[in-house]
Amino acid sequence: MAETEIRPTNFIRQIIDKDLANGVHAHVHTRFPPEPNGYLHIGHAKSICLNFGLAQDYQGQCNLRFDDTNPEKENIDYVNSIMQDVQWLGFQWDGEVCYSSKYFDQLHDYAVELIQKGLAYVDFSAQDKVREMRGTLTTPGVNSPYRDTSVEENLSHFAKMRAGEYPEGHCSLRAKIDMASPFMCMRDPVLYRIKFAHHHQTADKWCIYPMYDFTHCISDALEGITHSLCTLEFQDNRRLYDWVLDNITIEARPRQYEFSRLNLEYTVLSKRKLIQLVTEHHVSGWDDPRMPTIAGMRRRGYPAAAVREFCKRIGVTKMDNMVEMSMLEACVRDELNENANRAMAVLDPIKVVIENYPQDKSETLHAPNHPSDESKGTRELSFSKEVFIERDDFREQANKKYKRLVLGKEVRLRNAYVIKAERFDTDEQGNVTTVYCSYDDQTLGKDPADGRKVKGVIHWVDAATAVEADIRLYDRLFRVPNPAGADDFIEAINPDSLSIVRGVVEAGLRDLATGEAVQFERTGYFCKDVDSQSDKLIFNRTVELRDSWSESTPA
RNA sequence: UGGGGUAUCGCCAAGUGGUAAGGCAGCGGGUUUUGAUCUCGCCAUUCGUUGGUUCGAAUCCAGCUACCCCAGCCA
Repeated sequence: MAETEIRPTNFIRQIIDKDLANGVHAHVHTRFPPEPNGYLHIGHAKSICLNFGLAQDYQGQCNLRFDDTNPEKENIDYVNSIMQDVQWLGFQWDGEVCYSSKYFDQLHDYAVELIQKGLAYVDFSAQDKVREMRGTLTTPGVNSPYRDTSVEENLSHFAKMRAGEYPEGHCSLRAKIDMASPFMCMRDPVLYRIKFAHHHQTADKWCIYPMYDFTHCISDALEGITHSLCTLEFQDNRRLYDWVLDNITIEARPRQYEFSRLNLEYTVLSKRKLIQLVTEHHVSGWDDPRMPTIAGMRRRGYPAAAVREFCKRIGVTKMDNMVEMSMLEACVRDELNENANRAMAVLDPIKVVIENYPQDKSETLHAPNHPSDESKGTRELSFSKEVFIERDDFREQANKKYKRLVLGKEVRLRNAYVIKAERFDTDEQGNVTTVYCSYDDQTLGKDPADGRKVKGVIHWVDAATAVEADIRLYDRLFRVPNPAGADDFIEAINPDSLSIVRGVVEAGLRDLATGEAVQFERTGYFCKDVDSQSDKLIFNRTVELRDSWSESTPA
């Protein structure tokens, strides 16, 4: 697909253009800073495309930095999956992978600097007491009794914190700012807390860990980040971001700008909820094709280019938003329509017996792999007396809006002959099992010679060479547009989000590579699942084809 | 009157004082051996609301209203 050519315009690019024009910066340096405590999802894709996209367009740099200041929630598996997902999306960070934990020594020294300046103190108040003294949204807080401890004593206490002489929760290092500030995050925020936790990068070297607000701004400055982009909920935190940099000895002055996070209909994008879906087994794992994770979308068959295009189309603003799933699906279809080869598969088969076709005959037909791209070549299709067609594609009677096989009428078998339904068998329940047809042997690759019109075309699979396959059909994971807003989002899970049908596919599909996209004509785009075996094919339906036909359309 | 933000078509989103881009969805027509694709056309006299400034306002000013975020030793 031609990814949208027009260069995006948004408020962040305008800020950068201005900074470059005014000489505030000579180049652009961004960063994508995930905490390795979960898998990346489509919301992260927005941030990734923004940060790496900016670096690309302005010929600048973009770092990948793990914001790993809370070892209790993080692990190395998440680190690895995040690197893999960023690369799958088509981006490569500049230089080595960065970790906030790499700056722990410097961070510690800056904390000491603040203490020495009388701008930080060790507070031994109990946690609930700290909360109490912070005040509320409408009432100011009160100063901690430890707020005026001498610099020397604070230095000593902090050294003991670091040395492991205090148990977890016994005390914390706090910035001395303003307990009456209208910004809650400025009421003497905690800078360091005690955690006797093993860290995936620094092992057991530390028992005190810096908080996000103290770490992020310094990490940005240390890496020479020029524009530090984050989501809206950090707007208040910007005051603290600037306060820290204003009060320590550091040259660089990165600036933080906030944009709105992505919300997608019929799914959830909070890490806590996604983790719950996985741990409670509502889905098969982080890469379940119904998940909005990068890994899930990849397994589902969404091309990386489609995800990138989606991020481009939704734009970047400060407005709260809820994007429709149709926007994402349109990007996926655009990409797949252009690049996926075509094939035929029958999801709910009934048999067609062509009575006037010679009993032992079998022929090899040729079909284009793509309707409008000849360079994709052709494939062979076997054809014989018995073929499978879709149950929905035959009716005993129907109005003229129905363009498929009807008893006594003709229809074209895609890439093959025109057939006419003569009679049919049913089982005890009345379900059609076999349709007996006749075929016009003069209609291969051409219209009937007598000029009669055959408007319908249906897909089929030769019964003699058909290969059975499990086909996984996915629907939205939740029944409501905004499950995150429900009282209990688990209750809103769609019980029918996955259905597996036993279908038949044309023989050539046995050799399809895992993950390679294919369009099953008239039914949708699919890809072979990683669980697929050579003797047990499994396909995932990536997305359905657009379908403007509706049953209720008057005849 | 805690503070910080945001309000432009069903959903995204341009627009930055000169008279409302685009995409998705939807609706009609054409082409078509995929009810797909492709293609053509339609889809905001109006920008949360009320006033004001101006020759001229979505854009400037004032007042309302609605929604989101902040009281983790999470990020």
